[in-house]
Amino acid sequence: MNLKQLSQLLGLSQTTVSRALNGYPEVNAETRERVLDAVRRTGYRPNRAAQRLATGRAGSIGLVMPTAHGYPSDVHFGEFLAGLGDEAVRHDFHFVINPSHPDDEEATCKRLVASGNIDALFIAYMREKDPRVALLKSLSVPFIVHGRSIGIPTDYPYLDIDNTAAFHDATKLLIQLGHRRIALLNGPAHFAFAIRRKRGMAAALAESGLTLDETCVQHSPMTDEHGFSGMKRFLDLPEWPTAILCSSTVLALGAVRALNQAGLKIGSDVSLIAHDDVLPMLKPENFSVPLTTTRSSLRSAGSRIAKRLISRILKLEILPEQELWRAELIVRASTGPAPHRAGRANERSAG
Amino acid sequence: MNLKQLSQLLGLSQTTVSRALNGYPEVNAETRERVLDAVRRTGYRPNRAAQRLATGRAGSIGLVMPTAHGYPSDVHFGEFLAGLGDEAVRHDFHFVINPSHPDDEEATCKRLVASGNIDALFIAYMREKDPRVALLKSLSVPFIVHGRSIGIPTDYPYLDIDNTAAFHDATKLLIQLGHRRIALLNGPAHFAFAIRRKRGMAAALAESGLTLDETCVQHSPMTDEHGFSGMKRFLDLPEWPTAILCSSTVLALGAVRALNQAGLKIGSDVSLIAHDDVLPMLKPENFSVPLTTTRSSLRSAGSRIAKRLISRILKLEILPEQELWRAELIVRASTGPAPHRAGRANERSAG
DNA sequence: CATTCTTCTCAAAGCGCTTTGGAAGGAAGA
DNA sequence: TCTTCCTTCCAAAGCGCTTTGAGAAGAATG
Repeated sequence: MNLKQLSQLLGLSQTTVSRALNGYPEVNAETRERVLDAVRRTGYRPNRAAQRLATGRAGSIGLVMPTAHGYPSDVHFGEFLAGLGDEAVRHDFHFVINPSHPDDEEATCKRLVASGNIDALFIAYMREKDPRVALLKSLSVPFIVHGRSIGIPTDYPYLDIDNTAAFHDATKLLIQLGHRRIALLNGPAHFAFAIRRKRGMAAALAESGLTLDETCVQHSPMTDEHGFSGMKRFLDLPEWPTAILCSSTVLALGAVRALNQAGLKIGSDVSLIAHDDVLPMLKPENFSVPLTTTRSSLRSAGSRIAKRLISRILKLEILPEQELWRAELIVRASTGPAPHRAGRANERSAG
Repeated sequence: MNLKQLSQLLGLSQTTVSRALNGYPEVNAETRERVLDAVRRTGYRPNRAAQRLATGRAGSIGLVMPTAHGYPSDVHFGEFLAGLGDEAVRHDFHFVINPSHPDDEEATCKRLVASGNIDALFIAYMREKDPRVALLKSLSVPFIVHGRSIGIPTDYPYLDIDNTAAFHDATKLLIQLGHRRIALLNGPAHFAFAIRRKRGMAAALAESGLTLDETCVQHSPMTDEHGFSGMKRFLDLPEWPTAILCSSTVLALGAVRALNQAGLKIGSDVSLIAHDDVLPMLKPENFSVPLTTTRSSLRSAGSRIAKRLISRILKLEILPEQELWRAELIVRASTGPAPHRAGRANERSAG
């Protein structure tokens, strides 16, 4: 069923039917009702490709998904996508997902825009001096960045959480509890969020005259496995940390396991704070020792980005171009006063 | 840059350029090279909407993503999508993802097909007597089902793992180890895979004259939290199970925690087998007690489905229409002989 | 030399939609 | 009655591509 057939069925012209469908005023209310009724009966749906060709719009948001054989998928991607979907479904928007080799994202962005079948683009996994920002600006396509780059002017539309502040606050809490030697299980070093988190932590330490020991920092994909091995490495240091910051609850999972295995009690022997993206699969409050976290829902971020993008495309309302969300610091049982014989590993590693 | 401009630039007709680009034989090798070169220089990309309108094809696979506010996102979805992407990226295919309320998937399928901007459709999360199969057959759009429905003829293209056999085998192993009372932490009861897994388990028990106790079965979303609460419930039973089957390593995560909390040793006090979708985030071999699993890579499944779909669309090669993959049973440390004083909880719950 | 093939290229139609620029018909004002 | 103005509808152009049916030029054949 296409427009032509539908209009013949109704004995109207294509113009009138199209107008009735798209809410133009110059069509009789009764006629419109008749058209709408026919649509319901026949199940007619406008062809999106034709619609796009004619208008340049068709209700789609583009995103590139980094993927390659052997390259681990990211739990956070799915959760974020769900957030985007929550909002998109309301406006009958869909996503055009272009898979891309992680090293080829820039070119894929370009192709995706040039293909002409997206109304707006969303990009994430920002890196330092990310070239995609300048690219998209030059392409003059509406876009929003999830996160922020580093080392380039921040005059682009973004939604980010204040990673620096989050990890600053978390570190400060640990310092107040008496911890002096704090480790960091971070995401991959090339991501801007990881850089900011580390900076936030370093800043808080510096304020108390402490420095961040690089041997107490690990950059890795945020999996259980890396959390485990990273934590183990920390525990093998001559002087092990009494507190750990984790960039994800998934990392914390492995870290907790390593801690348990070493016979250390979380919240007393060792304190731990994780960043919580609010993954439904893994809740910090349900850890055997509930985790103190810096919380910010990834899903809400997705939802908000979709909302901003759609508002922009449909010209619904003017929403702020730049948003920096504050993560909530939620204290649970995994943080406690630094142990008195803090940081001297000998007694443990000997045992 | 569009075809017209490109052809003017080259001093050729649009037809010739189009033919050169699409590999038609009737164009001079030299001319073709000249065209290809111009494409590289200008970065020309055909407009997908126009291409689709003209040909009916544009290299896109449709999928509907169940999502709603408050409805948890599924870790497995992301991993599967990554698999699809691995293959799709090679043929310059993309995905059109239509978010949908979980109860509205059927209508969304219909809309997605009617919208005319997909070449093929992929559906998953199959339920009993799933109406989408008949729908897609009637719509005469190429499609593949991930999983299989139950209670309708299986004359449609699918890729599934043999869930029945997997859980049958796992159960049999436990029985051979002397376990008599076995519990199941399963996925949601309306999903076909969950039904089959339960059946496989029940069948194996029946073969040894045992029956599956419904109080030892939990159907729930596959999150850590549900694994934990489910396991706890099992341990509160007057006679608790000595072995547990989990439909996901994520469920196992919670189950293990509950077991640890109860002071039970996995592999001796209690045995545990989980189904492993090979999530990079969570490896069964890295659990504190490495998990015995039935393994089948979700990502490979995604990749294979993309391959079949694309082969079909591009008419590359004839691939089998129906595939049933066998999951591998991998024995690790989480399974061991049933304890002698099997299943009597009193001694524990008193402690 | 005329004729038939090849080989290469082109003009134009058509995919299904939106949108511009009227036109027809009736109501209202002169 | 004639003009003007709405209201309601329509014909046709155009979005950027592919593809059909043909034409021009050159090579091969009679």
